[in-house]
Amino acid sequence: MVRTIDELAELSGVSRATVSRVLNNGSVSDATRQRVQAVVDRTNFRPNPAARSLASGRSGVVGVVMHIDSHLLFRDPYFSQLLQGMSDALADGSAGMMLWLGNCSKEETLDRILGIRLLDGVIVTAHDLDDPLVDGLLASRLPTVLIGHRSADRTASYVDVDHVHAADAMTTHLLETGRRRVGHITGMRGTVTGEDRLTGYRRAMHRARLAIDDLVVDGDFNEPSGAAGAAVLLDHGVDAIFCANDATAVGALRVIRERGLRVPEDVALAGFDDLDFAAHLDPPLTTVRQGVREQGAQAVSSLFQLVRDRDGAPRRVILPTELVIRQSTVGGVPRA
Amino acid sequence: MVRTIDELAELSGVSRATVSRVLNNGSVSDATRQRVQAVVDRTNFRPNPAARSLASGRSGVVGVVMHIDSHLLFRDPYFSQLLQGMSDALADGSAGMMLWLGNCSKEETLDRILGIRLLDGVIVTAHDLDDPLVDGLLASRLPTVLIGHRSADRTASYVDVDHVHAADAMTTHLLETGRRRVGHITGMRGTVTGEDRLTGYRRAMHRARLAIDDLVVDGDFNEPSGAAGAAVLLDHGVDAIFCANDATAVGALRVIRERGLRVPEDVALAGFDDLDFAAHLDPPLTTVRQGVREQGAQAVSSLFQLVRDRDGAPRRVILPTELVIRQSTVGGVPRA
DNA sequence: CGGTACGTTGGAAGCGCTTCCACTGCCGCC
DNA sequence: GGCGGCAGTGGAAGCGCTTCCAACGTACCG
Repeated sequence: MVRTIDELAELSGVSRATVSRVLNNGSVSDATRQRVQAVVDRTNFRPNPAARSLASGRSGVVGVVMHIDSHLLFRDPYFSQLLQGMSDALADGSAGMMLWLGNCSKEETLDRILGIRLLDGVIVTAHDLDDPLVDGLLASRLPTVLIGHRSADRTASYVDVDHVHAADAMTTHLLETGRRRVGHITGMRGTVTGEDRLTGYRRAMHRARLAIDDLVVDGDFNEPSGAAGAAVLLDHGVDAIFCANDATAVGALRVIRERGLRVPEDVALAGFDDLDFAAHLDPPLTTVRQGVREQGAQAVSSLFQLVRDRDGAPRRVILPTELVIRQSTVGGVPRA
Repeated sequence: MVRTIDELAELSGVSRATVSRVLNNGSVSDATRQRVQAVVDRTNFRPNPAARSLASGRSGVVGVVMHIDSHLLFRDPYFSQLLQGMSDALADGSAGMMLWLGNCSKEETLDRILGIRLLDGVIVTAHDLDDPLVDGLLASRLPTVLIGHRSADRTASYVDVDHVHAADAMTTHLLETGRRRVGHITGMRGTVTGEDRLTGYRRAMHRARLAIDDLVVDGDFNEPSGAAGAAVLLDHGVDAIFCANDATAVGALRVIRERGLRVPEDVALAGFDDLDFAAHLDPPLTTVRQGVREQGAQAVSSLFQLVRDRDGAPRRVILPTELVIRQSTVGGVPRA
C-alpha cells in the first residue's frame, strides 16, 4: 500500500514536488501529469490530510453550526434539507463537514469552534436578530458565511431569500383571490424570518388599505402555535390565514377542519417553505418555495470562495423564491 | 498571540518536549507542570491540530455515519437524541465530530470515509440486517463502533439494547392486564430493531399459548403505517396494540379515536422508545424507555477505548431498557 | 560511600506534505 | 547566432507537533 507521496514519486520517476503539483493542479507538463496520475489511480493513493494541512495551512474541513433548540432542529425538515444541501456541496468539493448543534451555550460553542484551529471556515445559521455566536464568528478571523442574515451585517457574507418580498407576494395573492380579512400567524418573534415575513404581510395589507388590527397572532413556527393561532383568528372572522411556515399551517388546517369549515371555500390557507409534505396535504397547500437545499449549496460555494480569497469582498447571495399556488387558496380542481 | 509550542516553551523556560508533555498529560513534575500550565492558561494557547495529528497519528476527530433516508432521519427524534448524546460525549473528550448522512450511495459514502484518512474512528448506525457500509467499515482498519448490531457481528464493537427482551416484557405486561388479543404493528422489516421487537412479541405470546395468526401487521416505524396497521388490527378485533415505536403508536391512536374507541378501556396501546412526546399524549403512552442519548454517549466512550487500544477485545455494550407504564394500558387515573 | 534505579528533562529526529527557489533546457526574438 | 524568458522540474526548507533516547540529578540500596 502506497502511503506517502515519496513512494509515489519513486514509482512514477519524478520528484516529490512534482507529484504534489499533480495532486494540487499545479503546473506540470501533460505527459508528466498523465504518468503520475496513472500511478495515483492505480495505487488509489490519498494524501495524508494532516500533513497537507500542516504544510498548507488549509484543512479541507468546514464547520457547520446550527445552534438551535433540538426540538425545532429535528422537528422542522427545513434544517434537514439545509444540512443535505451543504453536505452534498461539501462532498463535491471534497471537503469534510464538522457539525455543531446547540448542545451547550452559544458562548461555549463559540469557544470550541475558535479553539479547534482546524477549520477553513464556518457556515452558521443566523436566525435570531441578535446572536452572540454569530457576532463572535464574524469578529474572528475565520471565514464565515451566514444562512439568513441580520440587516445590520453589511460586511458579512450570507445566503438568504427575500422574506419580505415573498410574504408580500403571498399576501397579495390572497387578496387577489378576493379575500379581505387575511390573518397572519407569525413565526417566532425576534427571528429574522419571523419578522421579515410579518413585514411583508403588513406591507401588502397596507398597500391594499386594509386594517390588520386583530388579524395578527404570534406563533413560533410550530404546529401547535398554528392550531392556537387559527383558533383565535377564526374567532375574529378571517377569510384567509397566511402562516409563517408550513408546519404552522398544518396546525391551522387541523383547527379549521375541526370547526367544520372548508378550505379554501370558507377560509383560504397559505404557508411558507414548500416542504415535502405541503403538496400532500388535503387540500394541497399554497406556499412559498425557497430552495432550501440550494441555500445550503450556495453557502458552501460562497465559503469556498471566501477561503480561497480571504480578503475578497463579502459574498451576499439572495436566492429567489417562488409562489406555489395550490388548492388551499384557489379551490381549482373539484374534489370528488 | 502565542501560536506555537516553541514560543510557549520559551515563555515558561522549559523545552518544547516538556510543554508537549504538559499538554498531553505526560510525566512532568508538579512544579514544572504548574508553571507551564499557568502560561498555557494565560495565553489561551491551543496546539495546532494538524501538527499534532501528523506527529501522533491521531486526529481527535471521529466520524459519525447515519446513512438513513432523510425523511426518517429528521422525522424521528430518535436520531436527534442519538446525535446529541454523541455530540456531548465527544465534546467532553474534546474530540471533533464529522457527520455523514445518507446523501449518496452506501458504497460512495464508504469510499469517502475510508479515503479521508483523518478519522480516528467511526460510529455507525447499523439498523439494517444487511448493510454493505457497515461491512466495509468493519473490514477496514478503522476502529468502528456500531449502534445497534447484527447478531452475526461477533467481532464487532457495538452498543445496543435487548429489543427482544424489552418487547417480550411489554407484551407480557399487556397480557397481565388481562388482554388476550394483543396485536403488533411491526417496525420496518429487515431492520434489526423491527425483527427483534417482533421476536420478543412472538415469544411472549407463544409462552402464553396465544395464537398470533391475524394479529401482526407490517409497519415501517412511521405514523402513517401506525394508522394503517391499527385499522387492520381493529377489524380483526384486538383488545391491545403494541406498536414497534412511539411514532407508530401516534398513528394508531388517531385511528382508534376516529373509530370512537377508548384507550385503554376498549383497546390498550403501547409504543417503544419513550420519546419526549410519549408522556404528553392523551392518554400518556405506555412504552419502553431506551436511553437514546446514553447510547450515543456509550458509543463514543467505547470508541475512545478502541482507539486507545486498537488491538483490544471488541466492546459490546447492551444498555438496559425500562418499561414505562402509563395510562394508555392501565387506565389508572380517572379522567375528568 | 559507590552503585543502581528512577523520575524528570532536553535534544533531536521525524510525521508527510506544500512551496519557495534555483536550475535546466528550449523556444523565439532581435 | 546569442541571449532573455519561460515552462517544467528537483532540491530543500520548513509547517508545529510527538516521542524516542540520552543525560542528568537525586534517593535509596547494599
